[in-house]
Amino acid sequence: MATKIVTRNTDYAVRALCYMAARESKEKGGIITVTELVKELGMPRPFLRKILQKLNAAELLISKKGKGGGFRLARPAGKIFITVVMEIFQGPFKLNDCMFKRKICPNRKACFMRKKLEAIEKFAAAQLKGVTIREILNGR
Amino acid sequence: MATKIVTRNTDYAVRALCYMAARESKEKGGIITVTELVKELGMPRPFLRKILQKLNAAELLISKKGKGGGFRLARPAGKIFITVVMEIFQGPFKLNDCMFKRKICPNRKACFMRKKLEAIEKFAAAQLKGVTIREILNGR
DNA sequence: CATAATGATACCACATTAGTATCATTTGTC
DNA sequence: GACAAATGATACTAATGTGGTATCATTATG
Repeated sequence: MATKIVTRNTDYAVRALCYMAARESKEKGGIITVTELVKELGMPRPFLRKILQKLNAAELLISKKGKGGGFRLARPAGKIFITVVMEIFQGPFKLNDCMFKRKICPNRKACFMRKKLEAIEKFAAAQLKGVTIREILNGR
Repeated sequence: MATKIVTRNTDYAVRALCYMAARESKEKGGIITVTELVKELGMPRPFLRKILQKLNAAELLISKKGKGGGFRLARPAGKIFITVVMEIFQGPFKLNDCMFKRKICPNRKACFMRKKLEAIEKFAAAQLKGVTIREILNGR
């Protein structure tokens, strides 16, 4: 199977955020309900709810309970970084370093494989670092 | 959880190959049994057997059945590429591209996120491309 | 023929991810 | 205040992938 850099959680979250950012630019300060998001984005409702609740807990969204309630962005799209979203759903970004980590390692020197993986991890982090919802919406 | 670039299968396989390559340079053409590998590398025996069988099927090892049998490298360590080993156990190397792959994508343009993931994938492939068992053994 | 090795294959266990269900709480409207 | 419409919290279930076992068949050597 393909190596996963983003999970479905993150994927859905980013899409929802993009949708909300796009709608907000048309209709200022509008609150958006789960119902609308589900209709527009076609995701399973209870799953999306859980995701939005997490985004709310992480203060990327602001929620309003009760009739007429819903969610809105807690800050401008240009200040919502996907690295933050990824961290919420996936924890800190890391590539696995398990290879040769055990003491059975056939050579005692610093492992070559490990160096390669570290380089990849560094590059990946750099690529993702500055990316925001705004940029994704604009295609940069 | 950490993003996995190499699975345990691959990890074990690479270690076994390294061990075999190291022993071969001392004692030319020696056949090595699962028993020896298990003793030296401390891996679960039936699991390692399955792994070696796959390496054999992929023609990285040559097996000899029957009493006095075992495995030996099918080619010099410098010609065994970890990309090949990875492919055997993990399939073709790919980062997930599921994000926005569906038609619900909020912007129709080529997706920015996707571009980033592709860049990471390219870099990773380049890093791993030339690496052989020999290099790992030597620490390069 | 016994023994020691691999070949083939089916099965099991555990963790993670994806998704569901339910009930509690809040808020607006009549 | 009652009702309806929204989220909060949380526990549960399902699907998948990875790691690992078990078993029997086959082959080669002495």
